[in-house]
Amino acid sequence: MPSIKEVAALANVSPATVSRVMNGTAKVDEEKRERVLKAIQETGFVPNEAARTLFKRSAKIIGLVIPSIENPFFTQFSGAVERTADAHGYKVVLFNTDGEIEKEKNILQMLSAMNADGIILTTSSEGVDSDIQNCTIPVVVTDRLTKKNVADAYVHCDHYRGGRLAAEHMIENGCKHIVCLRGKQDISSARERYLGCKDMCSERDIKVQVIDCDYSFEAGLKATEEMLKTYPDADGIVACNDIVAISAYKVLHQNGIKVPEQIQLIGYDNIQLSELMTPELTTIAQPIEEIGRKAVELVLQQKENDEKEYILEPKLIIRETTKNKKNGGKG
Amino acid sequence: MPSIKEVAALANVSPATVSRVMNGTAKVDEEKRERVLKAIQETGFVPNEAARTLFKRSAKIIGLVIPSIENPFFTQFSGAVERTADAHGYKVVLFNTDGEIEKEKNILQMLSAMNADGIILTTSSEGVDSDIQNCTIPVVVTDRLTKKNVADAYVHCDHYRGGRLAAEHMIENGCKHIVCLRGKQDISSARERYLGCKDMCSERDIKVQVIDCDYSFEAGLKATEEMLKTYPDADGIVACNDIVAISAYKVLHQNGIKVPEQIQLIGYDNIQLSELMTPELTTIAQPIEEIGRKAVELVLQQKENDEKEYILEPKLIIRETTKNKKNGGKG
DNA sequence: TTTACTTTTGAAACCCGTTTCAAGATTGAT
DNA sequence: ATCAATCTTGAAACGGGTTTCAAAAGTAAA
Repeated sequence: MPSIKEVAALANVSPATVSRVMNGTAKVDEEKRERVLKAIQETGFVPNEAARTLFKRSAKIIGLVIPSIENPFFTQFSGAVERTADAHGYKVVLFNTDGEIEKEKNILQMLSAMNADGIILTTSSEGVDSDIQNCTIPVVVTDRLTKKNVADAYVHCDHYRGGRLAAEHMIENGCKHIVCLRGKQDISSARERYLGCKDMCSERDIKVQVIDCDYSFEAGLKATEEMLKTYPDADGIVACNDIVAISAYKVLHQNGIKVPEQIQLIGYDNIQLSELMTPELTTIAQPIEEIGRKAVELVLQQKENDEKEYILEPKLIIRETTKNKKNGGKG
Repeated sequence: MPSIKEVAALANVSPATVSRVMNGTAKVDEEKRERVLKAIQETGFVPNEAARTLFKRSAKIIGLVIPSIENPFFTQFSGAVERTADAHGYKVVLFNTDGEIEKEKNILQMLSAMNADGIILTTSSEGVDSDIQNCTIPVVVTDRLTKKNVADAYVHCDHYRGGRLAAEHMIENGCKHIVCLRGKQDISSARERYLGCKDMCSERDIKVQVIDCDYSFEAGLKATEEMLKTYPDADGIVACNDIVAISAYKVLHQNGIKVPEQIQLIGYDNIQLSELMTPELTTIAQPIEEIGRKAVELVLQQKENDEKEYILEPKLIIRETTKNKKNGGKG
């Protein structure tokens, strides 16, 4: 509530001097400096961010745009972004789009109006490409990709490779009839994962069937039920993410199908949940923490980098829903 | 990037008129109004929030302070807060304290500097009581309570009643030897839950033992292992929250103990995960959505309400980790 | 047509921290 | 002691919407 003027008056100096003491932007006579510090203490002065932002044209804010706060993957990602941003002295403002393009456009505009210093987008339908391009603040797109090169940088995990890794593990564990519960094909990550899985299977001459699904639990439930009817002789499920894999397990369990003995199951993302559940889920890990860190770093270095795309490696995490040496093929 | 001046110049009116058109704060000649609208369109003008905030002393922001973004309960809560705030035209800025008092103090100060319009605190160690009291913006404390009446309002679920409900269900399902995996006793919610459980058990002459724990997965794992050694004849576990219950299940499963046949298990919170897991977890539901909604509403109605405390009812959700009629006592 | 009143409009003040700029003070060298 | 160079300091401008206030314009009544 008290302003810099009151502090200045109390310390018997000018507002400029108070500003200099607070920011260390210039040397101030030691005696005056102490008077200022004392006045700040006494008044409980905290500089108004809006005024500072207005002048500096920087709110020390990074906008993080995710499709849903209730999806554990994005939540973990947010944690990583927040930690890194905090270490750099930036605040994170989180926005969900709920998958709505209109919301996404509004958010971009709002962040611009808020004098945000950068935007990390994990949710970009192609409809907002032009909005991204028009953004005057740095935009880093992670996880999901837009078609054209419209953002300032991209960070993502190699989903194609992840898909191959998943399929390969299933095949090496003896699966002969794999079903892919594949995600929405207009989302690049889902498209890539499926492609990797399909390619690997055809290279090894393994049959692969597809059930369409999206990244949600409910969709996973339905897709798995459909799968049991359509492909009753399946012996391996490659799910598009962990949430879907968990729902698949639930349906298999309800139907008395043993995992991994009768059907093996692999997820994607390595969300915390995948390790908490019983049995623990075999999955493909994305280096979430690293993606978050890299995204923040890229968004903060406004200088143009030649390398605009950072691709990180996925990793196979073998746990209990697939057969493997560790547990003697039992699961 | 363009300012109101440029728009005004293009439309051949004063900045004041542009402001009036944008905000509808006064009648403007229809012809001029259209010129302004056109100029806004052409320049892509978006008013600078910092300037507006500076003058209005309101950033249209609600600060939400939680102990951890990776705890699903708080994540779901954030979702509810965000939805309600959005409906009222407010943005939400999320901060984690990671349980650190110093961070919490900084955050309160920062929100004040940001010209936030209100604060929802889910994490208040008693060390910040004075900071809350000194806050000039409305503060609503939810879920966890401070000792004294320092905030402007409180919203929470009746944890004591929830504890009773949990114990009662266990007893009615035949448990004779209950172990409570109780949370940190300096957190009011954990204290109340335990108290409710203990009281109900002693009223029904049932033995209740205690293992100390905190709200995390790792702590739950350890506590359960300890429990199996210390109280091998336990037939019911009342966990302090769902995360701990899930970790308990994991340990029981690893030890070949059947749930609910040999040991029954109940959690607390009804996080999404509790329904996703197999078997589905019996738990006490907090009306998360309602707590979030109420908290936002309270924080926005700055006028003093007589009723400063809102206590919502918990609800027993019977699923598969306790014996019950629905599944013929099998689980 | 003049007087009285209402409506529309722009100039200027305002919000408040930061920075520039030039004046004033200090230090150092000669 | 004198001049130059360096440092410290406050006044004032700045950022960009919003609002006040008084002037200008328009309307209605007399």
